[in-house]
Amino acid sequence: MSQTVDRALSILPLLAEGPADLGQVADRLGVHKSTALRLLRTLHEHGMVYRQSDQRYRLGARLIALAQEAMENLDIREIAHPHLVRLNEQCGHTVHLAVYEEDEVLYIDKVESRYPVRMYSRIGKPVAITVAAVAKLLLADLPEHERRALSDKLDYPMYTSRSTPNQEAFLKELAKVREQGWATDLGGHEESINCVAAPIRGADGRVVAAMSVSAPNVVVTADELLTLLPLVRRTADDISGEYSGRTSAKNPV
Amino acid sequence: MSQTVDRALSILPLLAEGPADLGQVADRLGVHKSTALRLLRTLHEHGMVYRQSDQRYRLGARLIALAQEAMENLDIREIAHPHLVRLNEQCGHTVHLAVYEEDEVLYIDKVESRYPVRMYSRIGKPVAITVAAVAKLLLADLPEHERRALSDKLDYPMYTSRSTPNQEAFLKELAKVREQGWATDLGGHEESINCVAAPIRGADGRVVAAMSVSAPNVVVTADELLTLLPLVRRTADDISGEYSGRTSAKNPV
DNA sequence: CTGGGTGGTTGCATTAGCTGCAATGCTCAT
DNA sequence: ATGAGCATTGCAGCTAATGCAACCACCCAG
Repeated sequence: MSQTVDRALSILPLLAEGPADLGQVADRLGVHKSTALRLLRTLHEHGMVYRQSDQRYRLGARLIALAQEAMENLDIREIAHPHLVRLNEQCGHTVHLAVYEEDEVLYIDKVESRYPVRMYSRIGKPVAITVAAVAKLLLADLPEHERRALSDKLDYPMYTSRSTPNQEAFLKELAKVREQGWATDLGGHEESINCVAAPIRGADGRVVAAMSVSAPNVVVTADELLTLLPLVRRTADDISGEYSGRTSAKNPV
Repeated sequence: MSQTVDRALSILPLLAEGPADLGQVADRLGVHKSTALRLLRTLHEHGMVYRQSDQRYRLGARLIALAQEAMENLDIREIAHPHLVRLNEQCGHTVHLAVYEEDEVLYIDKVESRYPVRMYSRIGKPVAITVAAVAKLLLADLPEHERRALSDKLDYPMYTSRSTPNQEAFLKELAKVREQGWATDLGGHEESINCVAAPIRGADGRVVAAMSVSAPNVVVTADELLTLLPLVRRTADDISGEYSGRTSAKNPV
């Protein structure tokens, strides 16, 4: 809608790939260097980009701080956190909380496993949307047309041999997940890692977030992990209850 | 420099305070509603803001994901992390890593205490710059004129009775910190929390980051915490060595 | 069910301000 | 010294952002 802003914002993902100098930014943007310079300067004034000693630009500290505040504003996170911690204390494995927003699923909270072998993931990181148990739960709850539109757009990368291979399989899996009210990811993303996940619902029954417990094969087998399902679902339901019970909720997600 | 971009970016911190509707955004920006609408739409297209069900806007998922990538690009963080974990395993307390950038100091990594009583802090959150031990180390290393300029601009909030009260005391403290090569915060931010911190230096000797160990009084006294100083300094030096040894470093901070 | 209020959205004429060019300055390597 | 490479600045032209006003959709009160 606004060309200037559009261009300026396009710089950010570009810099997220790594530092770049003025010329590179101008090229990738398809504008004159002087234009890129002015955009970068404006971004700089707002702390969104930083100019390192070699003159190259990279993403700035204010961006990180803003994202931090953004997450603190998500009240589902505040409510869920103590429950996630408690669950972690009970089972010892990594616990994740994720939300869906505009074609992306991302982790917004995480409690680390107590076992030495830990899986890689980070708060704020977009989730492998076609295979992650939490993603399936969140997408399964979308209105039919949105789900179809999204599944059309997606790639179906074969992270492992058990990854969801294509749209058809994906939609089928989502139907199953919606039906049963929980989801798993058995080695679909990382060969040796399994997850079980359960949905967190708002007062209207819509899924507002999803939580999962993940553990590598070397710690527990998939079957053993599945025995935690009732506990995970109970925790999710507790969070749902507390979330929808709050009449003063200021930021419905 | 660019008015349009400037306005658009000003929306972000505004939304960080909490969701707002079109009218509020337009007012705070001092522009017509239609202008605000177009800016918000552009931000929306880039996923920087999200429109929740009640039509109000809040910060979006892409912002969080970008910030995530920004942090992953900081290679000091990658190098330091395992050292921080090891230190945490040795002492059990909360370990922080922080960097300075454009008048702000922020935590870029954290390993949680193993004790039940934990301090509040979050990765990405700006640090209390006048009192935090890591902040003192980072500022103490700035060139004289920058340090003075910054110390002029700062507020000196009295978080507790032991907070740094004013510029004079602050500069004096920075001189001492620079001299001794380490820093403490003894209840200057939170009454009952103490920290010891040490600098991480690049190949040129400049301080590129700082790390600290923090613990509440109820767990260890300040004196006990100080006995960890040699260990903290050694860890920081190890990280310094590894960081400056890397000839292939692509992102000097 | 109706009228008015609230808040979001759209089309358009005006002109602010963004753009690209070309010239200049700076740094560094040869 | 010299020139190549990159950042920066001033400026004229015109694109594209702006504010206005009209319009729409929704909600509540009468």
